Amino acid sequence: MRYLKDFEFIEGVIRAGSIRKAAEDMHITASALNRRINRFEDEFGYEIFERLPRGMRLNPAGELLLHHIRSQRSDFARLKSQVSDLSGVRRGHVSIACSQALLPFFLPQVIARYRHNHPGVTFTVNNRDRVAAERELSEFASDIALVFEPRTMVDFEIVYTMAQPICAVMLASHPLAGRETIRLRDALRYPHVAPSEKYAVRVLLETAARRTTSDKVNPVIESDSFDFMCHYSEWEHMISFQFPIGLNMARTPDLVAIPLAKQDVAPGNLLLGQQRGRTLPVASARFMRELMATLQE
Amino acid sequence: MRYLKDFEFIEGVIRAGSIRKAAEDMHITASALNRRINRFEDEFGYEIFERLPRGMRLNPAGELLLHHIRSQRSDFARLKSQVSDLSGVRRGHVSIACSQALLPFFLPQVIARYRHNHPGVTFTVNNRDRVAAERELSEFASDIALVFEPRTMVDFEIVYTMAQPICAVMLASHPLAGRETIRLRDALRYPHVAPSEKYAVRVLLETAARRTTSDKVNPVIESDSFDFMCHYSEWEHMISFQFPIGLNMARTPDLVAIPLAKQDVAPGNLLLGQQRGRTLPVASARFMRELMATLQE
DNA sequence: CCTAAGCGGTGCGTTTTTTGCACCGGTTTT
DNA sequence: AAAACCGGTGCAAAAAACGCACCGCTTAGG
Repeated sequence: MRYLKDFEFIEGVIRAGSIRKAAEDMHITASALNRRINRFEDEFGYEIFERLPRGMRLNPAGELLLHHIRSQRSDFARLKSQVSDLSGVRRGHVSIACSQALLPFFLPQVIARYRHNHPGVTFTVNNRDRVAAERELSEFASDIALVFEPRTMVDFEIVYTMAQPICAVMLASHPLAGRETIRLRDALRYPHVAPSEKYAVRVLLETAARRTTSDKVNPVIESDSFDFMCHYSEWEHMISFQFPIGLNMARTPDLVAIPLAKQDVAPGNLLLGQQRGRTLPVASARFMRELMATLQE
Repeated sequence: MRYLKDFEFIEGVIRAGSIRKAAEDMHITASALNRRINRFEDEFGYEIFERLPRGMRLNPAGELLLHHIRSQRSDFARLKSQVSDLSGVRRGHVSIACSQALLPFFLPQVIARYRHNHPGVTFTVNNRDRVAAERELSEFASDIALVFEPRTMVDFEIVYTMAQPICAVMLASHPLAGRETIRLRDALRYPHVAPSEKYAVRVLLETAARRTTSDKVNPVIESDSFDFMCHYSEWEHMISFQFPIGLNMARTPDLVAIPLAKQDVAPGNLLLGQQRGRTLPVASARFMRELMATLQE
């Protein structure tokens, strides 16, 4: 698209940090690129770059422009997908940023079912923590976010929300394994593994521990992989914690998952969201509806 | 803006209906314009015009593109206003499509107060019926609509709504002038004026008349100007109908406005709205908040 | 029936715009 | 003090856009 060239060059300069580097990246002369940037600023009416001795950096006006560029580009992609949709192609691409818990069982199942009905649709699924997911939405790098307890930001539009109680996962031979629910103080007195403070599970546990018991969350092993932690419970008597949606007990017959007592630990909120005010591409919008339906049952 | 040239040419062709006419309008040769259009379609990947023997018309893909062009243009205007805002200029433009009733008193007062605090902001105020107002929003020709009982369309996002009872307006010496409220059947037995079916007042009156009385709305004078109708009531004993927000009884001391009985006539809904999913320019967004606040009191 | 008018599209020479090259003045690094 | 980058500029070459004349086609109107 010829008319988006200026935007591409601007983004190139942003990425490279200087005109000369960007020019090299994009196989063009520095002088030509320089003139394009200057001409754009001229027509735009405002400077968008600070000229530093070591290169170029966006000024606030440039930040706003960058956001416009990204929004415009994503809108254009949506337009194209709509157009190709009406010529009967039924293609499209969906990009999702999600929490770890969704990766092993939930999303594969939903996506597989969706693709069975819409074989032309492709997917990008990225594991992102709640802060990164929100940033990706606002940069139009992802269409959909499905994360636990994101920091509530203005640009995050919550489409659907669902509470998930934290479960304690352990070997079936563990002393606590027989109970219906487990009190937090009991769980914490046994050796346990936990994720770092970056993850909602840990934050909820810490908050609950401060409120209800004198025990502390004191993990034997700290990891950023829930997959690792749950599987570790298969090898040593060790309690790990995870949301039910991330668990598929049928595949790990030696383990049991028992919810923590409601009065101790608040459930985690799984939030399905998108960039506020954005109109999603057809494929993404349809998949989002599918997601909601699946979550509801 | 150089990079919007293609869009301008495309819109020119849409307006003119043929390349040759558009070329004349835009002071360019038909051949050059033709090549631009063809090149754009080439790069876009889809034809956007039907080639008819008598000229060019948009095909469905073109309709989608046109919507994108308008949205993109309005988004760019918002970007500029944001940028100029952060260089401290506090300028902007607000365009409003509204019902007649808002024109004489309500909007002048609100806009004047707003401009007193924000002298750099300019306004466009257009009188549009409820169908036209919604079309203007979806074409990004207006930022804000303030209309009675618009046909509910998907693209109309209701921001605030307020019920207004229809009032009967008459000379203070009219036989019905003393009452607290007026029954519809009483009003209709006296000579009255009414707007055409295009207007919400008439539709509400007709609906109510069919439901509650055997009398019919049978106006001596039918007009599309509420201003004319109310003022006509000053010269002959004649009942006219209007929403309270369009009335300023202090300026017409000979007239009285008396609400019609609630059990007879449903109140009209005054709706404040914008294009669904659109992020308004700063000035328009602020003015919209101001409007809501004023309506609330 | 034919003609004239209007339509979109195309080949070609000309004009305008963009690019590449060489080079300037400035700041930072070594 | 020299070397390495940086953004910016004058000028000629290359590329893109344009205007003109003309084609084939359909329709409106006598």
